[in-house]
Amino acid sequence: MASSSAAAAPLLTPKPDPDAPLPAPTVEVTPELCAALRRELERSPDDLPDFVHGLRLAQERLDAISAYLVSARPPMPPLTATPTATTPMPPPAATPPMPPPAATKRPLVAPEASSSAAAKGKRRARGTGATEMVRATVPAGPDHVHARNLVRRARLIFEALRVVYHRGDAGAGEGARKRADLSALSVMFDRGLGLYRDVRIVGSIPGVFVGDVFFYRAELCVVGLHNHVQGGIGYIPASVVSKGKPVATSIVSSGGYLDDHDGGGDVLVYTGSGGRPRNGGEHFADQKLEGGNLSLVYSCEYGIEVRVVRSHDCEASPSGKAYVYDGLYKVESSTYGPGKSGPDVCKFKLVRIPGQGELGSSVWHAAGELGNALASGIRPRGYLSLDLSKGKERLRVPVCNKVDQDSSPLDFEYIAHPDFRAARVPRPVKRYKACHCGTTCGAARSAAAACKCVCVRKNGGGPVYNADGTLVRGRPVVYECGALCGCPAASCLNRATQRGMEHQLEVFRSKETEWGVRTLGLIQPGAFVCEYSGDVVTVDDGQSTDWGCFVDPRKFPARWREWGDASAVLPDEEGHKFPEPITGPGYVLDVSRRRNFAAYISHSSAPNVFVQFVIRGNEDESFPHLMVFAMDTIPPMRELSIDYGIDQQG
DNA sequence: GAGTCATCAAAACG
DNA sequence: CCGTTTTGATGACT
Repeated sequence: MASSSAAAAPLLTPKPDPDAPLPAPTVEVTPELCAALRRELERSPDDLPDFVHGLRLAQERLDAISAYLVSARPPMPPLTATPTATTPMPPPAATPPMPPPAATKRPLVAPEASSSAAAKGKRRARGTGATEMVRATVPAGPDHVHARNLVRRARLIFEALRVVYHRGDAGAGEGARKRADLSALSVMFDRGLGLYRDVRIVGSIPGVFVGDVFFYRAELCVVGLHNHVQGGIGYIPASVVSKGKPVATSIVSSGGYLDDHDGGGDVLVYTGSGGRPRNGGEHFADQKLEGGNLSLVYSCEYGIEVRVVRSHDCEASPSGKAYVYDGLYKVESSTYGPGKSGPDVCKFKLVRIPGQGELGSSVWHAAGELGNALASGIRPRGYLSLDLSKGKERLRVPVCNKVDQDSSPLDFEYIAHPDFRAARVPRPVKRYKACHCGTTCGAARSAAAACKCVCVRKNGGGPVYNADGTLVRGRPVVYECGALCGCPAASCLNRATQRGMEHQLEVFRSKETEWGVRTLGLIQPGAFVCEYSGDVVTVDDGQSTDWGCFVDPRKFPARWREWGDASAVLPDEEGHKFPEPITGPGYVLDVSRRRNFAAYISHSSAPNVFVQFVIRGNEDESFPHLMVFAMDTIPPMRELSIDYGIDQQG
């Protein structure tokens, strides 16, 4: 304090200035730290405690590595001298008036208050209260893959729980009329399975991509995209933000307000909440500048980005609605005045931040039109063929190239299914026990009354497929009913892959992956997509193949484990009593001359489809079908990707 | 901290 | 099959 040398070195005097901005509570991100955390995460395989543990660790890591407090956020000029210019919303005489020209004074919190906030960030939140407002940078590389897996598993567990609760209330009259989606959400939160729950993320959610589709509002809550099951505006309350003002994090646009204007594009006019009767209807009172409405005003002022989710009607969705994540928007302006039905409303103009992935909602619509055009035989520009398979698949497979002149997919011979006849030795008909079910095998009456079909039972545990044909869970191998079975092929549930493809797909030229396969419609998780085809080549155990000419079933990693495993929250429904895994398939597919479109599916270590081995009836177990199933909800126009197991270059 | 309240859901009802 | 009612959970706030 009695430093007399101050005159000589003014720059070095660290005079504590109470008004100075706080130093950012940064954490140095070293490669060692990342590696250590990753090791920690990978050490835990699939069972419950480890999964929970993994989630917790991921959240902690999120805190430590890639998040920083908004209070210390440098890039945006926090409060400029002209705040009113961008926010022409006249302060209503009522409650909290518009932020007055606060620019004159930086409303930063006192040092000690914020250092305690930083300390709070270190400690894990206990209960629900202690949350911290953070922005997460989208992780790269393995972290990115890991985040995606977390999101997938959370959604998977949610859906599994929802189905269980749904079935539960349909059966017994006990807890009738329960909202299965909300029950599932509640259970997940209780178990600590909700993602990013104790950090309030502003901006992108790790592991959630633009264009991702959700079926329930509760599902948005589970992955941390939005935090209300009904409310349209998600925000961080003033008490948690160091500036003492609420800020919005996400909105859901359902087009339910008269004053909304949403062309599904880059600009969106969103109406605030309040002043309306419970279930829609016209406004009867002025909206107030509070809660979510106020938070959007501050988001506008601070230039904080807001996640936008749009709601669409969707037949394929169990709820009839689909919620599409459309990326980050900025609140450009806000107005307050009489709405179309009379009383005053808040209106917010949101503009999409450029440079994000293709817009989910607009692509959604475009894909529908494209599908219709193709279905009616119109050949849009850039399409080399309307049906690569020339009628051999159940649906047409168009080929699209808007990138260059390459037309190589048209050159090979198309076979929809591999021809195993020459190679494999079916088990003798006499010794094979076929089923003689009169009707549908694998119909899931309830958990108690399992199906008695011998084919279904061979799979160990409940039915393999749901009533809609989606795979209940991945297995080392699936035994379907076959040619010798007595069940009607048309209605038997245990033949889901035998009816051919059910989703409109196309082969397309892409700048990143050369040729790829993408879907034109929505694909439900667990849905059957297609089969790999080519010339069957028998191989011995150790024999290796070059990737490129062959599809090698032995190389596919056991991604099936990741699909349908809800043992983390559900009493294991006879799971783990899988039949003995078949000894590695004894063949590879030579796709150099003959193949089907599946050969164009790209490789990824964060795939959205996976291979499930399938044996039908008395087929030779060394020659399973390579069936492709969806492991995510795949939105329209998204490329399919699969893990071919070619990453381990050593 | 328990209780109140509002909320661009979803299912059931009529 | 619609509009309406009921059920329902959450976070924010008191």
